[in-house]
Amino acid sequence: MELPEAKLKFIETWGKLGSEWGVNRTMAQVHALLLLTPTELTTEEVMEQLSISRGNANMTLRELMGWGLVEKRHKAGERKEYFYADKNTWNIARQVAKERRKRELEPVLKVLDELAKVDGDSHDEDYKTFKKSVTDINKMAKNVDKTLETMLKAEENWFWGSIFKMFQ
Amino acid sequence: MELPEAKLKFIETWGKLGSEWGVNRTMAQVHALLLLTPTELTTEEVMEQLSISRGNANMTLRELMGWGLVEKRHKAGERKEYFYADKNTWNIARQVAKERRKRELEPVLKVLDELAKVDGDSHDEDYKTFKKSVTDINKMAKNVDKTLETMLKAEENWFWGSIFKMFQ
DNA sequence: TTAAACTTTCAAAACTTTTTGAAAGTTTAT
DNA sequence: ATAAACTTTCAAAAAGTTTTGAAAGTTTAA
Repeated sequence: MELPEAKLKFIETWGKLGSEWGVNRTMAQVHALLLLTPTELTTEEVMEQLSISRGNANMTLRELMGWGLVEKRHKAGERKEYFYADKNTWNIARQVAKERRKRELEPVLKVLDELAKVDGDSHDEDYKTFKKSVTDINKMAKNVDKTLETMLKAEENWFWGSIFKMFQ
Repeated sequence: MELPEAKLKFIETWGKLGSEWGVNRTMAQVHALLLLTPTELTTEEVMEQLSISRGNANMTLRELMGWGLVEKRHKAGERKEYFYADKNTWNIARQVAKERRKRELEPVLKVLDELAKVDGDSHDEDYKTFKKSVTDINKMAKNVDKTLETMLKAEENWFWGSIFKMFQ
């Protein structure tokens, strides 16, 4: 396989994976494109290379910045805005974990805490099953949350620090 | 909050979380409903309780069985089919991890292996960036894969065995 | 057999999400 | 102030996904 074909394949694969995990396909593709780009790209270049509209490119790049995966860069004497993606895999994974934790895990934990408080007749099978499911899921979600928290501020921690090096 | 309202909230929350992670909302809701049900439900009951069509209920229950989250049960002397969900949180998490690994991670790993083989001019910045991104992501994906594999056949393993008990 | 009880299928409809592109907005240089 | 270069917005259109429900299929009991 030659480089240009391989690049397309990478972009396509990344987009597909994203969409299977609840990430907008185009967003994943723009991210992939930037991961393959040594320096920066302009909105115009992203539009061209992926054949997407100006509005879509603008919106997607903004969202990628919101996820902390892409940064805007300015060049001296130029009006155009350039976009650059961090290429450190571990940083990317951390950033995604951090955002999804904040956006999705935290709100679910709040609801589960509410639901775990619901009281009822301890002889009622329905109530017993509700209680068990909610309590167990809550416990597991809390553990995932704690683990992520630890991982995210891990550089300080000898144990996770070494686990990271293993993964990278 | 009273039990009936709490059940609805649980089903709704589970559905929303599912859809944010690439799981069909209805599928997540049917699963949630079964998690709150002490014994089994028929297709008819699922249809009623979630106000969904027969086709949808049938298709969703079949998919949940495909994911290994729900099983069909027969009752002596009855024609109807009953559906039952395992309520052990750890089993659920393992089952989901197992299926997503097989369905999504494995195919991506195959592509990444292909792409990691692509050869090019080692002075070309484009090629260097491609190589770095693909190699790094491949390495991390392989590590995730190996970790999942170990976790999934973990009962045998003292280390993961004790980690599991911590999480549960 | 037959028919009742139940399950499965799938084309069309409904709904949701994403994308477009033209118009409006902003910034900068002159 | 003006205009050129660029970015942002958003209503409408397109694309993608899910759901419906009636018809076809299957199984079982008599």
